[in-house]
Amino acid sequence: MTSQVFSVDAPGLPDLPAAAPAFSPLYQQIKGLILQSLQTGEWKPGEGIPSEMDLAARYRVSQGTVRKAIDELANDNLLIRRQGKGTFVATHAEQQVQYRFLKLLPDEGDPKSEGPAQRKIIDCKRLRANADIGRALALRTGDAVLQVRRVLSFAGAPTILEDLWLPGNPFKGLTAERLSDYDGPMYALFETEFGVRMVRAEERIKAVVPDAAQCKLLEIKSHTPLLSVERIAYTYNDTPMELRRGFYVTDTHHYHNALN
Amino acid sequence: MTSQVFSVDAPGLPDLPAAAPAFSPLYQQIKGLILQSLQTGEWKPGEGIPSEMDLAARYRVSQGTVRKAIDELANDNLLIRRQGKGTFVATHAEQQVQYRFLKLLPDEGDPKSEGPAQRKIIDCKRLRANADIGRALALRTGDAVLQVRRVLSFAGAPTILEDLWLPGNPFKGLTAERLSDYDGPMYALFETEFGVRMVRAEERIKAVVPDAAQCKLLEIKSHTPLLSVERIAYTYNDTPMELRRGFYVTDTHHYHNALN
DNA sequence: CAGTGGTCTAGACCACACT
DNA sequence: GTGTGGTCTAGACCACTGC
Repeated sequence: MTSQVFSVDAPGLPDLPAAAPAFSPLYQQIKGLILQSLQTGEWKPGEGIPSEMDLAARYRVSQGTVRKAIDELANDNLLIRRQGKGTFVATHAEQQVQYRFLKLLPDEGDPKSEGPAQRKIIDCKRLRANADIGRALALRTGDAVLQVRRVLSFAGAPTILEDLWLPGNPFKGLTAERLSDYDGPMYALFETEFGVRMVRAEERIKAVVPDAAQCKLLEIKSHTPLLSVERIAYTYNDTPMELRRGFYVTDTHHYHNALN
Repeated sequence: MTSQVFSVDAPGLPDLPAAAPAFSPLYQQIKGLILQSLQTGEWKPGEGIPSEMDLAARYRVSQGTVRKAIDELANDNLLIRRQGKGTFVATHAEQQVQYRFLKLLPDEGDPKSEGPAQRKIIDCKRLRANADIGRALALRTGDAVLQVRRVLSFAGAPTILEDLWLPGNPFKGLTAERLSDYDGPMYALFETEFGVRMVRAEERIKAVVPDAAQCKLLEIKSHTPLLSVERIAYTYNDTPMELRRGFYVTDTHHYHNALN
């Protein structure tokens, strides 16, 4: 099979001096096309995508090329392969990878034995983005944003205080009630209710002293230091969709990170 | 090619009821063999390993199978592929990935513009492992360990205080002078001088209040909270080889983490 | 059983580095 | 040019799932 989705080097044009070669392997182009179908919602979270054979026929490449594209997407947690069943669009709702982005673990004991956190929405309101929040979410200052504050408790002990900001437009209709009623990861709700899938995130961690309001909500003394975890979460295309500032009490828990 | 390195299912034995199938693909077996050659030092850090063709001949499998094994090892940062040149054993001494395990970055500006940290060895002595340290390093309580304390400064400001413990045996002959004189990542010194290559690590992060000694060494007020970063670093075979407790000042720096 | 992903092979050609 | 890793193909067979 010699056909290609895009021609790699523009034929007919003489080689320009400044032009970078920009060689892109076929499987990368296929990866891009699959990514597009994910973005546009042709295949929705949890659904299966066509078989490798079907995709190979669709893009007119060999199965091996499709396979390599899917391999990379599965590695990025955008797709999940299930032998004998097919390839599926990844979801935040799956048992195995629930709370993929939450790295706080109990110092001892199995995280599962601790059970799910109790969640309490403290506040949920609409407001206008200030400069900081606008920058983080790639909005203009003054654009509508949704602000949520909540507390997570483990075994009755308040452990995480989170403030989060969402762009107002994609999350029209999100209310405190909606958040409270939903049983499962917040990012799973975002997927099913608003079609926003968080794909990756970056966190900046510092040690800070709590203010009075934080002390009260977390039921700690003012000299107890907190882990400040500032997260920006992105959808497809590196579009920021959430700014989250978490404050973690780390006397019986720790932030876990694996380095490779 | 139908030959295999190991037979997958023991022939001649009737299928036992409790036996798990334990099917292992060929390329995984090849991966194991390459790993063995890395452990035994047949190929040393920085050196090139045989070409894919040579390895295919050696293990009597196809090049594609060797390729898949190497792909995974390269993904784990154990090998580095260089097109046109060959495949090399990864090192901590390379420009691109220096300080692979140090996730502290300046809040603003390019980390490179900050330049390398100034390092100062505070202390370096031999002692016997207590229970905690013995457990972390898989030693017996009372075994010889080396303890090092040092401070790293950025732009003259002390920012990181580290205590680290190493098993005495593999690191015989390591002295404060040796550490001070060496110009480069500590893990690079461990490779070249002691043949110990750190392959992965795990970190537990908490927010803590500093004690008096820490305040003095880091030149901070006693109410400044610190990020406590406890790391266990592993060589091949998941053998723990270093326990490190870092205390980071996070007023102008932050711990950065990417979530996928 | 058919259909899916997973493994393995063999061969062709491309991109890159060195000499 | 030669040798390396990188891409692409085509076909065979294996392992797993569900009908």
